[in-house]
Amino acid sequence: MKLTPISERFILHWGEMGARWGVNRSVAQIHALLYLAGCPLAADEIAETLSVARSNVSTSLKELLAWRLVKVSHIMGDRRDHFETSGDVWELFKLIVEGRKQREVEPTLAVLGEFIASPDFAEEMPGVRQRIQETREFIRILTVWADEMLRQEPETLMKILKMGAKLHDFVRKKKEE
Amino acid sequence: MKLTPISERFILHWGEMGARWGVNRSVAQIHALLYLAGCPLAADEIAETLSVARSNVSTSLKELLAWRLVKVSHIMGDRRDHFETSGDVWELFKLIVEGRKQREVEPTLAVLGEFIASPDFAEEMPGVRQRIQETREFIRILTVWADEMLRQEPETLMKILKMGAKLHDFVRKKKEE
DNA sequence: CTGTAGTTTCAGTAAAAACTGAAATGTTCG
DNA sequence: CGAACATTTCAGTTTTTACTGAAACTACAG
Repeated sequence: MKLTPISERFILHWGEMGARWGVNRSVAQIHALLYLAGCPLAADEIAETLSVARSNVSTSLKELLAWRLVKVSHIMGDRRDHFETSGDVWELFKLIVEGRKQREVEPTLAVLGEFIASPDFAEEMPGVRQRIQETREFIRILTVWADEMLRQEPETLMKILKMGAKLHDFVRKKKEE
Repeated sequence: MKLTPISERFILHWGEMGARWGVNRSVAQIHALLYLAGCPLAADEIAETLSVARSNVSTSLKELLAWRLVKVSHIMGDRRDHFETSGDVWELFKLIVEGRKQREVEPTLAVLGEFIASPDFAEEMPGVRQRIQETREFIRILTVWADEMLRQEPETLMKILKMGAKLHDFVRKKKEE
């Protein structure tokens, strides 16, 4: 399948961005392709379109499946697996946040928790103790809050975000209660 | 300077996390060290403590300075530059978000804007057009909202975050207005 | 069964990123 | 000024990560 210049540039840019955020370039590109395609594609087609090895596509799709960003589907009369992703940006964003939370944030909280629980912790300088505890608390709050956000419907969420400007007032009101 | 086992593990973990988010491991480690140290350190001391080349520290500090995560300071009677970072997690988080916004999000918005403005855009399939536009809109809203958040005082912010659970009600109320 | 189409695995290779040490440059002080 | 100290630059090397292609495996159709 031949890409239009805009699709191609979109995919390349997305790959680049992925790379900057610690996502393998091919993985990000494949995801961008499926996103733009808007319909299930076979691994062969992906490999051909992006000019990468079939095996690379296989590995990358496995990664995307693990993140639940991509689902397998089938086309009548075609034995090959096909792959598709959601066309809803918010849905995708949620899956990514969820994935990073599980893979990076929660292990970090666990490690910080271990430090604090460790008998050695009491020996640390007060400043160090405090900063480690504050770091943990900060991450914990962010996580709880992210969970809260992820639970919302896309529509509700968009409203919350768009409402940003009003948040300050909201907080002021709450303080007065 | 010798690290305690907890400090060492904290720094190593932080380096690892940095790497997963596209930040150079040394850069993240140096930042973690300065964060725990809570006082200005000379580049030599950093190099020695982390067992990395002096030149590596120099490059990494330049990076951290560019992100405004680290400031140069001086100690009486010592000709060497010293470096320190904020001990306030929220402050640090803000700087990181700000940095990523400038380096990655804004360029992405610019690129997507170009696509949409391009004469070729009309030729794209309707689904593709829509998804590109929705992507841009999503990122734009996230950005505006992040700006809003970043403007808050740490204290206010913590309140907003802790209040997460109440957001849903807030939105419901707003809908009724 | 057996052949064919499809997929995955993995050892080896290629590419990218990080890091080092030596040399160059800059700075301060007597 | 010039010696001693401090920092930066950068070519070369090491390390890590990504990618490929061949082989192994799987599933299905005839």
